[in-house]
Formats: sequence, C-alpha cells, structure tokens
Amino acid sequence: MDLTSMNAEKLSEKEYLEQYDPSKYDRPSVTVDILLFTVDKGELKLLLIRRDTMPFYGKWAIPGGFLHMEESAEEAAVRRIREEAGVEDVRLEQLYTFSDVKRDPRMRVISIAYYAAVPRGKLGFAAGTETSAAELFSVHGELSEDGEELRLTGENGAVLTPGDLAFDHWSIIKTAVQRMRGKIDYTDLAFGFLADQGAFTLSELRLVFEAILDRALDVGNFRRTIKREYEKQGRIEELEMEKGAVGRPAMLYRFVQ
Amino acid sequence: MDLTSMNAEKLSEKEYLEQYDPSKYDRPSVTVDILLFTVDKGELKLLLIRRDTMPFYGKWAIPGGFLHMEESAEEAAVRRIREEAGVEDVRLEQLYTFSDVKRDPRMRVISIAYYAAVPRGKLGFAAGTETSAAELFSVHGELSEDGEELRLTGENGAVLTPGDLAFDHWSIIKTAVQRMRGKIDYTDLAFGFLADQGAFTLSELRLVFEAILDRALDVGNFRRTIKREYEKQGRIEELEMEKGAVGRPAMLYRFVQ
DNA sequence: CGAATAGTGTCTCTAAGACAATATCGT
DNA sequence: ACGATATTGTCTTAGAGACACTATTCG
Repeated sequence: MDLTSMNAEKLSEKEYLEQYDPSKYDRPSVTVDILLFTVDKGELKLLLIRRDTMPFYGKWAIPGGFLHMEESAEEAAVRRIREEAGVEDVRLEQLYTFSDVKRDPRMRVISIAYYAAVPRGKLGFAAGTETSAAELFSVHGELSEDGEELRLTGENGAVLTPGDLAFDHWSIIKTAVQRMRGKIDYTDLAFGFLADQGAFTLSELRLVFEAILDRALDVGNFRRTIKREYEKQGRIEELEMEKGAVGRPAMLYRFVQ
Repeated sequence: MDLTSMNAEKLSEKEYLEQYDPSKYDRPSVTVDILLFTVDKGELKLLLIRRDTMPFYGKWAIPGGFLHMEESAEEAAVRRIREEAGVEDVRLEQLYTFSDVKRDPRMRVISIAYYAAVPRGKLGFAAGTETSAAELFSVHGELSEDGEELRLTGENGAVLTPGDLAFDHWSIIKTAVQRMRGKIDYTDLAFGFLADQGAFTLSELRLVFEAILDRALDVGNFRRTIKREYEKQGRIEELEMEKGAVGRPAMLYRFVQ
C-alpha cells in the first residue's frame, strides 16, 4: 500500500500546511527559565540576576536562555545552570510552562520553567563577591491562599517587591516555592540540598526541610517520620558515627540512588 | 536617563542578537496536546483520534494543534477542545511540556500537554457514531511504579498497545492518568466530570472517583470524607431530596464556585 | 559538672478503612 | 414485604503533633 499517495489525497488543507510548510507559521520563541534554590545558614535562597538590558533594565530576574534546536528543555536548563552557576550535577524538576501572550513586551516568548536544588558549597561564587550580577535572595513567607506573602531578601538586607522583578518572575517564584513545599515530603528534592548525600545527619536534613517550609519542625517527630518512610524503602542507610562534633555525635546516613 | 542608549552600550553579543533579531534563531514549533477525559458507564475514558496523515499514519493520537501567535497555550487548548469535541466549558489543567528533540520525526516540536475533565453528555458525538476519526477509549490499569500496566480499550473491545499510538503519546497518557489520580482528592477535578455540578448525589460523585482511581471505594467512608472536606470549606451545599429514583432517594448537592 | 547536640518515649487526637446496621423509596 | 439504594454508626489502627525525658560528647 502506498501510504504516501493515499496520504496526499486525504490531507485537509490545514494538515497539509502543517506538514509541508510549517515555516509559514509565525512561531513563538521558546526559553528555559531556572529557579536555582539552595539552603544556606538555615534559609532557603534563590539565585537571581540583575538585568543589564531592556526591557526591565535593572530589575532582578530568574536566569534563563533560549532553547537550542539540538537540546531538550531539560538539557537546556542543565546547560544554563552550568553556565550561570558552575554547577554540574543538579536535581531538576519541571515547574510549569508560562505562555501568556504579553508576558514579554518585546515579542511572543514561551518559557518552560524548571526548579533546581543545589548545595550551597557547589555554587561557583561566594557571598558578597559580586563578580557577576548574580545574587542569592533568601525566600520567606506564607503563600497559603493568595496572601501575597512572599518575601525576598538580598544579602544586604534589602527586601524586594513584585515591581523589582522582571516579567512575570515574581509569580513564577511563588509558584515554585509552593510546589517545592508541596512535594518535599514525598520526593527526593530535599536531598539535593545536602552538601554530601553520602554522609549526612538527620539534623542536617531537618534543617533543609525547615528552610524550605520556612517553619520549625519537631525534632523527634521529624526523625521518626523520616526514618519510617525512607529506611523502610531502603532509600537511606545508616553509616557510622559522626566524629569530633560539639555535643553528642550523630549517626551519619547515606542517601541511596 | 536615556535607558535605550545606555542599554546599547551594555549589550553582550548574545543579548544583542536575542533582542534585535530573534528570527535569526531556528525555533521549534510549539503545539498543544489535549487529553480529554470523561466518565461514562463507570469507566474513565479518553478521546483519541486516528491519524490520517504521515507520520504515524493510522495510529491513534491525542488531539492537538499548533499554537497561534495571539493565544496562550491554555487558550489554544480550549479552542482545540471546542473544535474537536464541541465542548465549551471545561476544567483544564496543564500536565507537562514535552520537548525531546526526536519526539516528532519531521521536525522539532515542543508540546504543552493539558488534561481536561468533561461530562459525557457534553461531548458532541455519541458512541459508535464514527462521524469523525475520534473514539473514546476506556482507561484501566495500575501504573504504580513503572509496571507498564496502562490498558486502553476501544468501543469494540480492542485493546491498544504502545505501538498503536503516535509519537510519545502512550507515555503522555500514563503521565496524565497518574497525575489525575494523585490530584483527585485535593483538587476540584472530579466535579468537572459531573453531568450537572449544580445538582448531583454523593453516589454519582463516588462513581467518578472510582472511575478515575479504577477501584471500588467504601461507600460510607467516601461519604464521610467528602462531606468533611468540602462541606467544611463551603465547597458543596445540600440542596434537596432527589425524586423518583429507584431505592431510597439521595440528597442532592451543589458544587460552589 | 554544664553546655550542647542527638535520640527515645509517651500521650492525645484525627482520620482512614473495614464492616455492620438502619432508613426510605418504588413496586 | 422485598429489592434497591442511601445514610449512619462502630471499631480498629496508623500516623501527626506536642512535649517530656534520656544519652553522649566536649571542655
């Protein structure tokens, strides 16, 4: 059976155009935006960069970039994280695709947003260095219902308002924080923030949870819940005793897989 | 301050290109794919259409279409649902954006997938009518861990295999079913399947849950849980007694907002 | 010993699930 | 009365949370 000729007869006009001349259609630009989170000094922090071009000149923005033709969106996100922060291995998750017609005033841009968990130590710059226009902002606030409670605080203590951010990035950040908080107990996200997934204490892990949820957790209950959930499925394993710490030494755990 | 000239001096080469000549870059095509679900005869069903063009000629596919420049992805999804199934009001949710380089053999295509809940009665065609190449397939199977357990059954009883579907649509469907099952208890998704959100019985609502989860639920426990969760927050309200039914008449409820 | 941190035990309360019992219709 | 469906009740168990207590190190 000659599918090709059969095919040609059956084509509707619309399908014909789609198949044989897709370039006739205008196409939106496609970018990848990355919300790079880390936990530092007990706080959840987010990497923002200061724009030095129009539009939104001088505003803070989530790092991003155009999608290349030979890479998937996730590969593009990984590439941009390497370029922007010098981080190689990273726990990535797709957040949402933003496609409002007017979200970029220049042209039609669709953004596929990802969020990532990175240990503070792996970030390729130190606090206050300011070599690039990048800075870590601590992330606090309730975010339950649309209470507009997100608080972003810079290293110098300055608090950002929605108007300090470019594009629709303020609302993207809110979406990301909510998503992270919702998924932290039943995904492996938290482990991405650990300095060493091969040897950590449950107290260190709890600090990560507390930073993300922005509230204190009960020490005993956290320990019990985590051990039940993860040790049962073999996701964490006991290693050996910590050494030379202040106070009672803690058991070290290893994250498996 | 003349931001424009200031801007021009500060532009990096890459940013210059991005801002002033975006058309120099190749761009992927962007499509919207829609997983249109309904509940019929106690089963969860999904609308698929048979392709009559290459590639994947004769295979079943999720309906979709190219994104127009003047509409958001969600608006495009709403438009395609209207075109494909004649449905106006629909509960839509973004599923995921698929961007593998090779997912469409013709060219680079990025697909933003949405899933939708529609009552069977609102679908603009009847069972077996076959006016178009569209058909409802019942959706069953476990899907816990990658057990590859999805089962799609056509109206004539034929069971589809992954090879019967176009592109990466088999795996998109699995993702959608998992997502729906995960979100059904804490979103309003289930109500979208009701024939009349303004007057339904808890038994009808339970049938929707059972169809989506593909398992029987305890009658008493379902009732208690739903009433606690939704009546407390004022999401459902009692209306009046059902009339003329077989067996004891049920209380009718109204979904608010 | 005291400060500091790690880890255990206990009590309460809520909610899920299994399952039995009762209520109200049409015929 | 009987079949059919709706609705309520009871018992058990798992888990979340609050909170008190014990353990082990260093200096």
